[in-house]
Amino acid sequence: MAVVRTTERRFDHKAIDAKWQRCWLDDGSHRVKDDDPRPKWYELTMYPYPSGDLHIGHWYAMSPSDAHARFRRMQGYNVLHPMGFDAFGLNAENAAIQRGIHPYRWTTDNMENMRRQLRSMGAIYDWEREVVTCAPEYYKWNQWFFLQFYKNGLAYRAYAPVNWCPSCQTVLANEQVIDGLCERCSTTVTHRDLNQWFFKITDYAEELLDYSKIDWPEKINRMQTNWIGRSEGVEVEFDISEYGLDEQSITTFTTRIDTVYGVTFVVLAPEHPLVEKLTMPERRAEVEAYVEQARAQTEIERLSTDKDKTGVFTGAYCVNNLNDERVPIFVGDYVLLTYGTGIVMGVPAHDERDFVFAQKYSLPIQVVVAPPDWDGEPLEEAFVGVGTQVNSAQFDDISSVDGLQRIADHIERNGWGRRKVQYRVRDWLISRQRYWGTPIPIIYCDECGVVAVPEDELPVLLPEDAEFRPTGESPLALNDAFVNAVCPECGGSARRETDTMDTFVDSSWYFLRFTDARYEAGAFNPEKLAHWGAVDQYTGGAEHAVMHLLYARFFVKALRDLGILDFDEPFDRLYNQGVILGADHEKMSKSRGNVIAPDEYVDTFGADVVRCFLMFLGPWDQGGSWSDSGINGMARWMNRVWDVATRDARQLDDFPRDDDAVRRMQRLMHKTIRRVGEDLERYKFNTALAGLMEYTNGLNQRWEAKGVHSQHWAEAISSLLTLMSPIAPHISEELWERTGHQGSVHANAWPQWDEALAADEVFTLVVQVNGRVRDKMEAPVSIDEEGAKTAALESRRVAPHIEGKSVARVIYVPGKLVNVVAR
RNA sequence: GCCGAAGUGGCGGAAUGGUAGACGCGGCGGUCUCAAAAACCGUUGGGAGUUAAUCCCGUGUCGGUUCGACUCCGACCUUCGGCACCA
Repeated sequence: MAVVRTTERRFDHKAIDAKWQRCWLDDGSHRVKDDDPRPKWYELTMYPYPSGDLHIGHWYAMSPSDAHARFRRMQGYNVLHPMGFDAFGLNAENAAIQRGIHPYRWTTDNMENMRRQLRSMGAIYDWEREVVTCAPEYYKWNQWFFLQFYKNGLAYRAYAPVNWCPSCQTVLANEQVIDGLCERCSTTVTHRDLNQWFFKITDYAEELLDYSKIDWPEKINRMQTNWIGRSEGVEVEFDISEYGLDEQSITTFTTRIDTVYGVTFVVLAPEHPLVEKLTMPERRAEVEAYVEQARAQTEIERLSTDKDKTGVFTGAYCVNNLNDERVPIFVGDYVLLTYGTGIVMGVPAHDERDFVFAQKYSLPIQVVVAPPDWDGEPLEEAFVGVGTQVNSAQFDDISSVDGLQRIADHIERNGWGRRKVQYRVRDWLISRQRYWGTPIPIIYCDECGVVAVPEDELPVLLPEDAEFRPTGESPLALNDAFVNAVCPECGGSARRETDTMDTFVDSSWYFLRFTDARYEAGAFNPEKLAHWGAVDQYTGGAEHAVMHLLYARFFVKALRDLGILDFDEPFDRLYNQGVILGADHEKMSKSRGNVIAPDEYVDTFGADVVRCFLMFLGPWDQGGSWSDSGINGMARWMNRVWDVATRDARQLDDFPRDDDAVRRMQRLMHKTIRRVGEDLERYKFNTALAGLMEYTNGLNQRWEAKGVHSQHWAEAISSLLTLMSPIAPHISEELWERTGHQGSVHANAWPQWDEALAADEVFTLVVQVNGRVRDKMEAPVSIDEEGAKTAALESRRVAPHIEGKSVARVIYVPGKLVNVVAR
């Protein structure tokens, strides 16, 4: 640790942390009772991967949410604030492989260490409710949910081109491909064609766009909206009957049906099944070579927008039903099989990509939406704006905005196509060719086909003795004891599905499990879930916006529709904390050597200092950089609190009582109660701490000046300890005991503030001339407008600034200022 | 390219139309000490002025609204985050 000069502690923080953590464990004060009569409050922090040590980032995420949960508890709620481990998945598995340890061993050891570290934070986690997703008692219910989805058409198996990470040796969901790289290991993602299991999240695309029932950061809602990518358009058919195929036409999707008279070519995605049928014999060699080359490309190469638009002519043509024009059919890799119909109509005049493509292959560019002031000359670039329809038969001379609707009507009437809403989001690919996950409960039988594992045979256990290193095929496929199964339907020999589930399946419902983590008759206890319901307050990083947070919403909606639970959204309120950076303002990483290990700081300063320091860095949603020198300041404050609280208050009684001093101290106290409560309510931990520091400083000054007696002092100190108890639970508990109180400071109700006692008697009246401050004077709060204006105009500091001018107006803001407008 | 957020002292930040810089770090001066550390006290945006009174400048840039703008509006610059051949 790089602390040069460390503030000396006034007290033995190690002994105090240990004493109270032991005490709270023994007296069960963090055990949550389901039958508590107080209103419930379910406050959840995203559970960690057991990837090794508890990072300072975990502290940054967890200690403020613990403070908020404690605050809620003091406000009279029965608070559920649980913790667990997201124990399956690539993170733990890759780390285990690297070290040559079995993932089970690695994960178990890590969890043990992290439980110890989590306890050192002093959070109110009820460990009896701990959820560990790699336990068969947990993942059994992943399998059960899978079967419910499968039986209701929400889980299906399909042969499809999928994202493949060559390093992790597994497929990935779209959400896990970031800029063409693997979300976990940043390896360039490639393609494979595989039979995989999907969850039908697209069925919920429309409902997932509705955020009216949740109070989430606008940013996250926007990210989900972008990800879902809704667009309204038209599926329009082009005639290919001249080739005598089964298909009489090919269908394209467009959002710009107003440009349909400008189609001069049509492009198929290279993977499209019709490519084979529509390629003319003389073009076959060239087309096949192109398709082969397109498939070999990585996600990055394929999706690069800067890349040249390439394609190859199939030799075939199709007919635009609207104008009977025969246009060539191309294959081009800028068309994606997975969006729309995998075929696009090429309108070079009004689409930038089509324009580039048409230029490259010398295809005609037919203007059908005239730009304003268009001179009839060929376009220099695609015109994508709103204009006037031209060369569009009976639709000429109307606005393209109207053209959009009227041409769509025309197409629907003639049966050439239909309006269609398209979504960019694709179904959630949940298969993984990896060992460390939940086995998919499916059996393949030569006689009966795909057979679901009967529910009473769950869980399908993950064999511990399997080879776990990834080979590209699921490691479970090499384990004969696992693979060989009996078909539940015909009793014949069959093979098990050997892929495991994406870890995000686990985290899509773990919050349901906390309501009764040991329940055996189901994924959750319906009575307990009815009591606790959805999570009231969820906190976690924004990096999960289109992964975990989207999947969990889908899961809850699907379970609702299957009659398994009865609410619409998993997390009513969401707060995204920021990212904690290293001292160099860079993201912490082992390679940079800027990783902060919280244990050392907890050892040196105690849990409360680390908690408070992280909360004091700045607004919680903005993150911040760790600073060694800053933490000394927090330790100093704790020392001052210790000093101020442990003084012998009877000394004060030797001095005369000053009623004004008593009132001033009470005023500060009530103002602080108001301020700290409001700040904690809004997650403004930094300003709550500033308020507590000011209060401490004020009390110190009061002690020096005397005038208050021991009973006033005791009241002020207990309010200080109560107000700081959610954020600094150990020291406040210790001082609560030392100041002679019975019971726990954490059992206190959140203090009420008294408006009358918090009210000022005097205020600083600011006097401005033309908006510039020229004087400040103390005025009673009872001063009236006339009095304030008179005082301002009579100020000797104001006089020189209005000399020789006439006073045009005098503005009075009660309790604040007077502004003299002089011309 | 599109969408979004943010730019305030040496540093983290506070103030959401009304005293810019709360609170803290760091710095400077002092007390204590043989000395240092720690602790405590004072001071600390920049400039002019005798260290005073006082004045000027100052919240990314340029404009606007207003008696008054860090705050509202318009344009721009920079940084960060997200999305990106989605037809």
